[in-house]
Amino acid sequence: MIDAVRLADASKRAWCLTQKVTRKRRATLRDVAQAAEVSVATVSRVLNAPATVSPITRERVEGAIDNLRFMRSPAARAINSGRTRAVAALVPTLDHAIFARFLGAMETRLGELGLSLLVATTGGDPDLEERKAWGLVEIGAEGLIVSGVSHSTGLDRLADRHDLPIVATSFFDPDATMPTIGYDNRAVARTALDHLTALGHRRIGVIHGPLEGNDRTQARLDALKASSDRAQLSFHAGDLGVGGGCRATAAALALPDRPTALLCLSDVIALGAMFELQRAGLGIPGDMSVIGIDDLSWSKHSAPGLTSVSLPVSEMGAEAAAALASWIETQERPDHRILSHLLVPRGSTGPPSGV
Amino acid sequence: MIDAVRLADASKRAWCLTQKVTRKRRATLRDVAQAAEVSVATVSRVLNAPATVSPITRERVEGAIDNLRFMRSPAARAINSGRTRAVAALVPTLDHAIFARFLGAMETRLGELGLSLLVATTGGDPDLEERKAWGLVEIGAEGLIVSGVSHSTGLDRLADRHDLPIVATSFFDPDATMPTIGYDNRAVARTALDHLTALGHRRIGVIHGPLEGNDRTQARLDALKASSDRAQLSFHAGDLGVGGGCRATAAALALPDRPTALLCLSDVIALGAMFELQRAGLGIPGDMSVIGIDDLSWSKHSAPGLTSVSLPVSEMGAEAAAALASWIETQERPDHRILSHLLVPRGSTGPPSGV
DNA sequence: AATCGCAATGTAACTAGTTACAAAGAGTCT
DNA sequence: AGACTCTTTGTAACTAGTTACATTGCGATT
Repeated sequence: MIDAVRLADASKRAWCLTQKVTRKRRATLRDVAQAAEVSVATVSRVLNAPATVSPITRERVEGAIDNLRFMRSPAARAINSGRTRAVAALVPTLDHAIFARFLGAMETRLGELGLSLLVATTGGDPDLEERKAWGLVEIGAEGLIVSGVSHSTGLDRLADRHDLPIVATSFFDPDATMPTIGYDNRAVARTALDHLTALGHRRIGVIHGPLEGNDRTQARLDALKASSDRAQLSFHAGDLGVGGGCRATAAALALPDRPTALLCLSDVIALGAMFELQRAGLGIPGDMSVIGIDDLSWSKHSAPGLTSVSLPVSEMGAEAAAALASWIETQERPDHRILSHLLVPRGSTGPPSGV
Repeated sequence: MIDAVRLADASKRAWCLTQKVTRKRRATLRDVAQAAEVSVATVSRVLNAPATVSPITRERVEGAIDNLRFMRSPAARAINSGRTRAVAALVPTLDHAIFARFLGAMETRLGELGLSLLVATTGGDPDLEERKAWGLVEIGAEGLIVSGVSHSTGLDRLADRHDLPIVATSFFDPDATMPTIGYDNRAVARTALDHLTALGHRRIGVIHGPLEGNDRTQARLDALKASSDRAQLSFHAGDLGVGGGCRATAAALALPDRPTALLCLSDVIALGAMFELQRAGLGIPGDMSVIGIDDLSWSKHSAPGLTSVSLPVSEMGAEAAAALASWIETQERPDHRILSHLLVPRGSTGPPSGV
């Protein structure tokens, strides 16, 4: 009854007479104030500083809030606070365990810091990345987290235009224009190679995925090529995913001078390699050693356990979240940060059979 | 020079004299209007309907926009349009390929519809889900997508309070309070069981993950238990992930009356089972058949290829995105929608050895 | 020449909150 | 009793855009 009167009262507002009223109107702070017979300031206080309002008034206001099913407009709050409390992450894909783990850790840390996470996938396309980045900023992202080194220049323009905090991850490069938080991909690849050469391998097949739009793979390959004096390396490219690993491994096995070990640039590829070796009837590590990179959650459970280089992906997600949050909060650009990787030797690597 | 004058002019605004000026001020639409010597309406038109502004004026305004590095405030736009153009998805974890694939498909479709995706993880905890849901709505999510059946009642309150569109996924249930878009988990489990019994298996080990907070697993187990007349079923629970699959499989193998087939409630668990069987020196499918559920991207590449029940996860993500978008747009609640699954027979299943 | 129509632009009122400041009232101290 | 403080509340001006409506001025009809 009372509500009906109030709503009728409210209809003197101009817009109520326009066609704009397609959906039934949501109660505003002014409606609540009217219903509770207090001023808007009092209602605002009930919401933001209940202690400063007398219990009797507070109760009346709370009653009105419930009656009218009032909810604050996020936009109106944001316009006053200047904060949207959301940041965005741009990743090539979610279909890779490594990015999913990264985002998961990031989201958790952001949640602790009172921020929410917008996620967009780019498919590794710098143009799409730029378009989505603009879109995310236009709906209110206060900062961005991107993956990899190579980005369109539009991203720098965006950062410049907005004074927008952007943190780059998955690699470490103190010379990059934006702060980088990640690991040294070249060192990661060398760690894997060192492990194999230390075991005595001299003919090593490097199994990797696509290069386009994937600078991590490129950096790893560069490092390996620079170390090619240490062993005879053959390179085998495959598609994304386990299937690519299978096919590239098949190519390596067909080599006249077959390698004694396979250095896979990711654990997913290594899984494909292991499947392919099993199909070929070759024992691991007896006939062929296999090493991966990533140390995914299943790697320790495979038969045999997959030797891998563990990457600090979760830590990277959490650190990137913290760095971005502090940048937004303090307006102080965070430093670059390098995270260390770790060789995890397991059953899939051993000395070459001839030794 | 000119800019300096304008900024000095602007300082007559009250807040410029307060301490609030910690960060250097961003140009507003009014600053641009002043710089270009036009009205705010004209600037707004240059941004929203450039064709209605004369080229000469437009150019002057665009110049001012560039000079002042002006960017529209997302909050101010949102307050007028009533739209934030963001929706949120709540998933138990990102560490499962199945959720990552789901979210990826959803994000892609949302992008096509001009919406962005907020992602939050709940760890399967209904309380955390509720807290995060409120948080997401408070920063402006226009709709929610949740996974699974069992949610805290707070979620219904939220939906009621805001008239907030919430779509539930990963299961289909026409009786649920919110629209569901998903597959019939009971039928999925029966499809897997049917395949094994049709091959002649009568002793089947069911390998599954944790039950708490996972209604999909529960529904599948219920269906299997209801069909226990068709075969002698033993149930083996393991932790999340490949490791859990390994341990549960080890338990199944230790049974005095060992099963001839393993029905794994996910492909990840099946991978653990395959590893464990390999460790035990048992051949697939010669000594033991293995079937999974999900049909992950690697399943066709394993050795042997993993028979699995393919779930329409990508389709589900895209459909959920479309349904939520249309709900927001039209204010019309979408219908429940069931998506069909499909048995994908591959090398890992065959008749039991005794037959 | 007067009127019409249209394009281009400006004024001011909206969107839904927050908050500085003012004011009123009650209780306490001198 | 008067001055003081403290709590509680209200008024109105902010936040940064959008937009309905009014106005101006020009060229084309009649």
